[in-house]
Amino acid sequence: MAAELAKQYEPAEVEGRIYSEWLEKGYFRAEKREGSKGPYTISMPPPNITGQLHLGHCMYTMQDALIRWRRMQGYDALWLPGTDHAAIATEVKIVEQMAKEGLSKEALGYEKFMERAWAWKETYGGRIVEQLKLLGSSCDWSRERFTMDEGCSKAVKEVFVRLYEKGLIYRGERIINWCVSCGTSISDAEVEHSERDGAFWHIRYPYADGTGHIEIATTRPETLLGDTAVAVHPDDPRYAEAIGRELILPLTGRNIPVIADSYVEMDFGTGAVKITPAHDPNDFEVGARHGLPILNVMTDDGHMNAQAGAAYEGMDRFACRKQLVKDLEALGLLIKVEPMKHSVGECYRCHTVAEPRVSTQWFVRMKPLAEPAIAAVKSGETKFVPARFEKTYMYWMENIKDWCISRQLWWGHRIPAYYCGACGEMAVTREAPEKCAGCGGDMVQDPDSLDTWFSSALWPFSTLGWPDDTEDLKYFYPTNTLCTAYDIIFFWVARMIFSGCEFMGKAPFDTVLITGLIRDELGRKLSKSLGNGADPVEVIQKYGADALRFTLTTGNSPGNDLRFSEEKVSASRNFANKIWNASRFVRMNLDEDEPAPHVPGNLNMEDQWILSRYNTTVREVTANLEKFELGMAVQKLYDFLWDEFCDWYIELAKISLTEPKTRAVLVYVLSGTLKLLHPFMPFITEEIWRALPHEGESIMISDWPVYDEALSFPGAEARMAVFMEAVKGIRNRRAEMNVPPGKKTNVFIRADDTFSDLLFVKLANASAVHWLAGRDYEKDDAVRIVGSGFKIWIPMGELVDPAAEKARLEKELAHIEKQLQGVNAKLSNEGFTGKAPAAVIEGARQNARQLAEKRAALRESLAALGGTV
RNA sequence: GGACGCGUAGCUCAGCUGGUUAGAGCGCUCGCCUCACACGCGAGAGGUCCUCGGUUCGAGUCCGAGCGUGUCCACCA
Repeated sequence: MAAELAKQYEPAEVEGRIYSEWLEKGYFRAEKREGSKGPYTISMPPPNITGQLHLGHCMYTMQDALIRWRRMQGYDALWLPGTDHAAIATEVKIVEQMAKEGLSKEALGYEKFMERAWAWKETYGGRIVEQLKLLGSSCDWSRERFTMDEGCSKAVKEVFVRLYEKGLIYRGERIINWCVSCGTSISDAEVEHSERDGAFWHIRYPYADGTGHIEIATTRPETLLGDTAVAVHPDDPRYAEAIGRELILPLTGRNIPVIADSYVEMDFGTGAVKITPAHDPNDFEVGARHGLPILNVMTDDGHMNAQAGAAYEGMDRFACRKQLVKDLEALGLLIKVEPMKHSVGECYRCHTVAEPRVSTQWFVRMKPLAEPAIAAVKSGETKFVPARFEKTYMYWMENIKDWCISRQLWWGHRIPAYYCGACGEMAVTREAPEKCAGCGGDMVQDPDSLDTWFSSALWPFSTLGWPDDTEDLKYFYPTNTLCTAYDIIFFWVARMIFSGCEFMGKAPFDTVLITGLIRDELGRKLSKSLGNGADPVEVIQKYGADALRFTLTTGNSPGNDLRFSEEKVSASRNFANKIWNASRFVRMNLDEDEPAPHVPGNLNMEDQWILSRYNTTVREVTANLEKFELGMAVQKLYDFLWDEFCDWYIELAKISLTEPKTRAVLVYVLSGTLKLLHPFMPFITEEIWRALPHEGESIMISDWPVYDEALSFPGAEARMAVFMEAVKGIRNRRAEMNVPPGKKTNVFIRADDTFSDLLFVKLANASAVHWLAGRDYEKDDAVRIVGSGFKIWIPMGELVDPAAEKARLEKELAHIEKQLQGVNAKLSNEGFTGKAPAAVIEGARQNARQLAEKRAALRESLAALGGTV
C-alpha cells in the first residue's frame, strides 16, 4: 500500500500515469463477453480534424460518465471514437494556410493538394485525439475511425450507389446556396440566417409600348440583370390590365413579360415582383411554372458575368448593386429607397453572404427517407432527452426538402459517378469503370465531392464495419445513447436516424441525449473571434481533468446551456481536494494488513446511519443515471461525501478509530462512494481507491455498488437526526453567545433517547454531559435549547451574554409560532384532512406536536431568563 | 410569421411525477491555523420563487394571459 498521501491533491502528477495504465491494461477495449449484461454502445460525435479541443468537446464527459458507469455495471461498454474530415472547414483552413505561402489549390493541383490535406489530418486529427485523452476519455481507441478511412469511404460509396439505384439520389439543375468565398454549393442547413439592415429599392419598369410603368421593389437590385419577368397576383385588380404585356428591363434593353402567379402577395411591397429564376428559389419555381428563361448573371466567385452586360461584367456583386442603383437613379427609374430589415443568409463556415443560384448538383430525395425516420421517433424507438427536442426534430423532418450533397471541393469523398468523354453516358458504380459500357469511350469521374455530413450520417454503422456483416455490427448496433448538443440535430442527428432506418432497418440509437452549449461568464456563445473560450488543456493543467469534468456535469440538466467560469472549476478542484483529504485521513489510520472493504458487525448508531445514508445514495445515484440526470447524481455525491461523510461521520469516527469496526465502515463507505464518483472523476477516484484496501486491480473495472436492503437503518437515521439537531443547537448557541471555541461547557440533557457522552464532547465542545432522566434542569441560570425530543441546558455562567440570549429566544419563539400557526391552519382545514394522503396528514400532526413542545419550552426559557435579566 | 427555452438569495444555477420550515456553489458577516483538509472548520445574514388570474385541501412546481429575455426555424420579393 502506498505511503501516506500528500497533503494536497496534485492532479498533474496522477492523471497521465493513470491514463497510460488504463490504456496498457486494455480496460477501454470492448468485447462481447460471455455472461456480461450485453452491449452498451455510444458512438462518439467525431470532432473535426480542423480543431483544437474546446470546452464544447469537454461535454464528452457525459458520454464517458455513462460508459464508465455501464462498464462497471457489467455491460460490454463500447465508446467508439473517431474524427471527421470536415470537408469544407478543413479545406478552407488548408487554403488559408497555403495562401500565406503564396500557393493556391489550382496552382498546386489535385494530387498535391490531397497529400497536403492528409498531412494536415495526421497532424491535427492526432492532436485532438491526444487532447481527448487528457480529459480521461475511456474510448476504445483500438476501434478509432476516421470518416475518410477505407471502411467509411466504402460505406459512403455503397450508400451513394444504393440510393442512386433506388432513385433517391439524382443529379439536376436546381437553385442551391452558393458560397462565393468557399467556391462551393452548400446545403440549406449550412446557411445561417440573420436579420440585417438593408434597403428596399423601388424601381420603375417601363412598359415596352411607352405607356407608363410598373413599380417593383427589391432588396437585391443587382439581380435585376437576370430578370426574365415581372409577376403579379392573378386577382390583383391593380394589375389586371398589365398581365401579358411587355416591359423594358432597365439598363438591359431586354423585354420581359408581366405574368400572373399566385405566389405574389398582393399586400406586400408594390404587389409586383421581379422574377429572377437563376438567383432566387421562389423565382426559380415561378420560372419553371411559366417556362421562363433562366439567366445566370454571376460567376462562381461572386462577380457579374458576361450575361450581366458589358457595363457590369467583372464587378463584384455588391459593387454592382451600388453602381446599378446609381445608374437607375440617373435614368430617373429609382423611385425611392426604404430602409428595411431583412434576413440574409450566410455560409456557416466563412460567414460570407450566400448566393442562391441555379446550378447542376447532386441531391438526395428526402421525403421517402424521412418517413421511417419520423416513425422511429413517433413510435418511441428513439427518444430524445429532454423530450422537447423531439418537436424540433419532427418539425424539420416533416418539412424536409431535398438535400444538396455535392460540393465543389477537393477534400472529401469523391462522387462515384463517371461520365463518358465520348458519348456523355453516365455510370454510378462502386468500382470505377474502365470504359464506357455503351461506346467504349474513356470515363472520367465527377469532379465534385460529397457534403461532409453525408459520411457522418453513416457513422453509427459505418464505424462498426458496414456494409460488411461484421460481428461488431451485429453485436453493437443499434447503439444506445447518442450524446450531442442541440445545434447539430439537423446536421447530424436527423441524418443518422434516416440513414440507420434505411440501411440497417433500425434507428441507430435508442436515446438522443441533448446537451446545452457552453457559454462564457457573460452568457455569450464561445467563439474564436471573441476569444472568450478558456483553453481546456490549460484548465486541466491548472485544476485537473476531474475538476473540469465535475464542473461540466454538476447541477446541470440536459439541453440547458451552461455558463463556464474559472471560479466554478476552482470550486470543483476544492471538492477534489476534500475527497483527497478525507481519504488521506482514512488511509493514515489504517493498519498495514487492513482487510478489504466489508460491512462489519457490532454497528453503533453512527455506523448504521452512514451506511444507511450511503445505501440510499447508491440507490438514488443509480436511478438518476438511468434517467440521464447526471447533474443530480453528481450533486448528491457531493452533498453526501462532504456534508455527511466528512462533516459528521469522520468526526464521529475519530472517537473510535482504534476499533476495527469503525475503520471497516470508513473504508467500506469511502470506497463505495469513490466508485459512484468514478464515472465523473475517474482519476482521483482511481488513485485513492488503489491506496485503500481493495480487491481487483482498478476501480474502473470494479463492480458498481447496488442497493442493499440489509444496510437500510431508518431507526439509526432518526436517532442521528436528533443527535445532529442537538449538536447544532449547542454549537449555534455557543457561537451566538460568543463562547470561545477553546472554552468547554457543561451540558445538561433531558431526552427521549440517550447518546454517548463522547459524541457531545467531540462535536459540541462539551466538558461534561449530564443526563437528566425524567426531570428538567432545576436552576434558572441556564440557556435552553429545545429540539425534537430533547431539551438541553447550558449553565449561564459558562456563557457571556444573557441579553443576547433573550433576544434570540424571542426571535425563535416568533418563528416557531408562525410555523405552528401555519400547520394548525392546515390541520383544521377539512379539505386537507379529508383529501390529503394519510402519511402527509400524519406528518403534519407530528410536526404540530413538536412545534407545540418547542413553543412551550421556549416560553419557559424566556420566563426563566426574565428573572435574571 | 411560427416553435421552443429561460425569468428562484448580490452573482451562477439546482429543485423529478404538486405535499412539512424553497436548496447549492461563489460572494458577504462573525468566530476559528480544532492533531484529514485554510482548496479548510463552525455559526449567520440574505428570497414578493417576474406579474395577474385559474385549477386544487394544498402551486416555485399544473393551466391561461401578460411583461422581460434568449435561441431555433421560415421563400413575403
